[in-house]
Amino acid sequence: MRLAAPSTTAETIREAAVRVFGREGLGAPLRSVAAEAGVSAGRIVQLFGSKDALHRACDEHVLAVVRDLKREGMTDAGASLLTRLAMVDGLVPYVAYIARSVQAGGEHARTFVQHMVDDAMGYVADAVAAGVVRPSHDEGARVRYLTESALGHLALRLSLDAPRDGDELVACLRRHLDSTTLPLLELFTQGFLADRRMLDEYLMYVGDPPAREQAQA
Amino acid sequence: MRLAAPSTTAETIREAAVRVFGREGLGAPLRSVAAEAGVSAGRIVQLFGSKDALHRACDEHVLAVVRDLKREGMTDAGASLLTRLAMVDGLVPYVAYIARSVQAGGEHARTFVQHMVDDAMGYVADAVAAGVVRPSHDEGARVRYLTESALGHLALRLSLDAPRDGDELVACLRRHLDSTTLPLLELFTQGFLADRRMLDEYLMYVGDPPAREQAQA
DNA sequence: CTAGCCTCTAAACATGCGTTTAGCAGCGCC
DNA sequence: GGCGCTGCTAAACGCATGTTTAGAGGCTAG
Repeated sequence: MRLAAPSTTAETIREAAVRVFGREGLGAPLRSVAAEAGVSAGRIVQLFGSKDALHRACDEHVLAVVRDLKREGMTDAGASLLTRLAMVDGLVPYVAYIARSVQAGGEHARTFVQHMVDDAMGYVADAVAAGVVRPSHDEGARVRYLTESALGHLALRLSLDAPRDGDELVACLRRHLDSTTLPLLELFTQGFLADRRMLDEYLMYVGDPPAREQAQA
Repeated sequence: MRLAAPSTTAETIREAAVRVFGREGLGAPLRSVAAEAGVSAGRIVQLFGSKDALHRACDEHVLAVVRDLKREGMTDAGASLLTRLAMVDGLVPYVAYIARSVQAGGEHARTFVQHMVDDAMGYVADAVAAGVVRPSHDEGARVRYLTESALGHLALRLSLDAPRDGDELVACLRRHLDSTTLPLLELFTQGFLADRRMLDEYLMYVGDPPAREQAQA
């Protein structure tokens, strides 16, 4: 998996911005992006118009990259798109950028999250139909929960680990994947609670009695 | 559940800071905290020494509040401490503060997360011993995963919703609880994946064959 | 050769933020 | 009344950051 090398100054700047914003968050100074790109801050503003416009350009670019990767067939119900991207060293900056962009909040972030949720809805629906994933009482809520908690967790890890360069960023994401894979698979496979009592109580509470399969238990 | 009203200017400031930082994050200007407390920014620096020292004072205070609440017996394996606190309107600013403090990163945040993980280790160990929660292959990793993803999710929601005052903050947390309770209980009760194949493959991969109960399946 | 355009920079500017400084008001004591 | 202390403020200060400005260098066309 190799992405096209930047050929214009604007592309070089945009890639540098994805790296810097992914490592340090959207609060990183424009001067840091400029230093990473080997240009002046003034040049960035000349080409993009403002820091906010650069942020927007990065969002659009990263979404386009993700869309292209999806088109190449990175679909597999066992691991989220984010996790799959994070396994590829060259894509780690994109994953980090996504997490940092949503962490920053605002309209951009809400759009980004909605995109990720919509994507995941597709995968999960297919997986349920294929019998790989259990059906849910509320598929929309479940997918939003899974997507947001994964994004939020990753963003939190970035803040806690504060990678200073690309290598530290890759190491950070490696550690994150290593430490979460087993607990996640365990939870996905066998759950956490030993019985259904709390789920059933909650379903009664919201006026939605246990589905038919409960009758068999 | 009622917390003691502040009786000194320092306490007033500290409470105001918890509210403002919880709503807007640790990047909120000191002038905003000053306005919320009804004093000048200079007074805050006079009493606490610096913005960073105020942040530290808030951390210590919130941890102490949480410790007191734990002592009052808010223990129940089905809902994390954070969730229980979030159900009480008066404690919502504390929950938001915790999420925002960890979101900011740094040594404070790591300490905070470690406290929450240590707390959760206690509850979960008790719940496993009582047969309420299923045992895990790696309890430490599981508890860290559950704690961090809950914290990260909450922090993300705060960033996305950007509450402007206390009422909006309470509404934000209500929405968060309402939208996550069912998916969480569902996941905790029945998991996500329809079978154990992926978990077993992973356990083989890390050189830890499936435990004895797999033999029964 | 000159003018215009493009690429780009360094420095200046405007603004926001944490912190420092100067000084006021009130109180109690001698 | 004067002094010292406490509580407090408004304004000034120093710095970081996003943005603007002035101008240099290179290239091309007439």
